[in-house]
Amino acid sequence: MAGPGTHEHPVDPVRVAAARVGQLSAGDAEQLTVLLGVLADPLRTRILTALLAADELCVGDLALALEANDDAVSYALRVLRRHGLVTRRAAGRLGFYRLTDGHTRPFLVEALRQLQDLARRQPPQPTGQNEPPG
Amino acid sequence: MAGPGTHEHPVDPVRVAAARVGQLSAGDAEQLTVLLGVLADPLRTRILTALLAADELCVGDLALALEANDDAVSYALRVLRRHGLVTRRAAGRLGFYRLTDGHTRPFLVEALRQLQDLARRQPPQPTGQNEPPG
DNA sequence: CCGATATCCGCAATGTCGTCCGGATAAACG
DNA sequence: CGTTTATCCGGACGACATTGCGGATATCGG
Repeated sequence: MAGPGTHEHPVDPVRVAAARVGQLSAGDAEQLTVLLGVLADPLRTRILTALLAADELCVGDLALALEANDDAVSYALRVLRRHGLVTRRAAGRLGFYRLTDGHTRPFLVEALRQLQDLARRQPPQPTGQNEPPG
Repeated sequence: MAGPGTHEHPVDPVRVAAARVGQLSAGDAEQLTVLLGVLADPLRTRILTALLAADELCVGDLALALEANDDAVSYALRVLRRHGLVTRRAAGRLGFYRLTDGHTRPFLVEALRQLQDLARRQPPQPTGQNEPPG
């Protein structure tokens, strides 16, 4: 409580300064959220975990394992591939996909583990707020 | 390879089975991607990292530190709060927000670190594909 | 009590994203 | 060589989230 009786623009200049320096740059935030956006889709995450378990799968088998539409899987894979998360290996008329090797893969493994874990312990809060009555 | 000359529904039944068991359940995938969807927004992630650095901030100071619209920040906070990522503390006409304590917080710290790190080393691949010629 | 202010909320407009559907391409089989 | 099959591509359609604005609410200062 070091402020005067009223509050003008910055209520707490110290913390505002701290927020400024500890914050993501706009560019990093953009890049990061693009990636998160790619992961923010049930079919895509299920594809990734399926590939994590099976190493490599073609579109049809993927659709079979996930009980999803071939087209939807194909589209999802296209998005994942565009962002470098999966790699395609052509074998005749079949397209085999696997997680991209390199820095992406160990990260994905770790992140999916953590997120998977979090999703499990996160209670279903459809529209719940905190601080209901006040 | 152990398959016959042609391929019917499952090209590789073994891997399909592996994918089935290693895969996220539909419910978990849903829950997980909802959370990822919340994180997949530049303003929201910047808010989270700002709160991570400053501990607690009111809407106006947050908007100030992030150079964003008050309304946008307010809306973003509403979304974050609805999903239990931040907590509100009312102080007069001001609303102070902080990262939710508990299991969410250490996860967020870790995930944001990792993702932040990944975003840095992930090269900008706007429309790049792999396997260009053959 | 009255004016100023911080925040929240409802509503409408906008843009983006995923899915469905038809067809195109290319390869395997007989 | 023709047929069947696996996958990809493009356009249309619908759902959804985000934003901006005007107003409502409640608090602070005098």
